[in-house]
Amino acid sequence: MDLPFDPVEEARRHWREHGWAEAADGMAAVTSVMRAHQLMQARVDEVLRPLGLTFARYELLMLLHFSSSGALPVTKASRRLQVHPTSVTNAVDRLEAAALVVRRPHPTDGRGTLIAITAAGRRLALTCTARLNDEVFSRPGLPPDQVEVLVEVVADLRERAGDFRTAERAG
Amino acid sequence: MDLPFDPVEEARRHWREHGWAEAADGMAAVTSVMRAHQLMQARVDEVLRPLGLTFARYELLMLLHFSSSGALPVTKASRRLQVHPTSVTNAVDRLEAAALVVRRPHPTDGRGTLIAITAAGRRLALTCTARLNDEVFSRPGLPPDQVEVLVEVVADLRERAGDFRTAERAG
DNA sequence: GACAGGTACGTGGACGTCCAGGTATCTTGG
DNA sequence: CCAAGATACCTGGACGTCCACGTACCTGTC
Repeated sequence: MDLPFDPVEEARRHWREHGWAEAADGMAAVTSVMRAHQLMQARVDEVLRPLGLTFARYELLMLLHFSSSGALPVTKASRRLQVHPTSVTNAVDRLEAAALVVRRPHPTDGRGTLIAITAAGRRLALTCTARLNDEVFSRPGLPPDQVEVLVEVVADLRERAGDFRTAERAG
Repeated sequence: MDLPFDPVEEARRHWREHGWAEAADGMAAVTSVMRAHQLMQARVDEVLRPLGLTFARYELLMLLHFSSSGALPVTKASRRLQVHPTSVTNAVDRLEAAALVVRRPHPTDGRGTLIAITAAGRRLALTCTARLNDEVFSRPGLPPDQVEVLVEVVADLRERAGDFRTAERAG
């Protein structure tokens, strides 16, 4: 399964040799992130599959669990999870079919729909969290200082991409 | 669109407050990588869409372009791109429909299929590379030293996950 | 107070990813 | 030489993501 060399480094070398040196590192960064995502997704889904969830649905469930009332409009969940609203609709469809959430009309906005977590949803979310903490999050595949480096550099990337505004240093 | 706070940090704080401190950083790392992937994918696909490609198909095209004979079996491409063989089959179906690659029987292995890049495939691959280099890879969204940090930490992660073996330091 | 523009969701479709299962072919052991 | 197992590839299906589009409903302006 594994290769005798690093395919990302191989591609970066190709880039440099073809006169694209100024883009080689960025290409390597993009390709690296793609593969890192794939690795993380596979580990998480392996844990969640026997529990009948996916990471996308788990994240939505946890967002609702942590919200003060246990219910959020689709748009708000979409912004918090930073995915397209239709992805939330998709996740809600499946979670609702499994009785882990219910849709309710928004009390004051006739256009809106509230997604509310059920007791079964909270139970499953906590079970999944325990398994994920144990089998993935507590052993992410890097030493602790490297994990922190990764989180910080990606935070920088996300902030520069406009994901969020830092409270301090308002300008 | 953007939030007044970093959702990853918010989640990490929740984890710590709920007694999951030892898993909080790993959770933050996984979530960060998921979002970084999404950002990269969106930037790349935005460039490639008008050219009629996706990143997955572009990567396959470049792999073939860089191969010595311009042709590879599906399994070999799958291993090099580190995706499931059926993902390659899917990409080849679409590339072949666009006349960017052709399928040929393997000359010595009756089970195998060779994917061969066409002249049109090479032309489009180079056009896409020029655009990607210009609009994404040369401006990945981080200062150069941070880009290198990101590539290195992910390389460490990938190697620990068994993606490849380093030639030096054989043990 | 009516109408224009914006907002909230949903539907249908395209695409990539993986898994499960099936067929053809190669390889290896008796 | 033949049977058993491995390998290469494809098909069909599940899932998540996004886009394009449509339909309600809210808001602000004249």
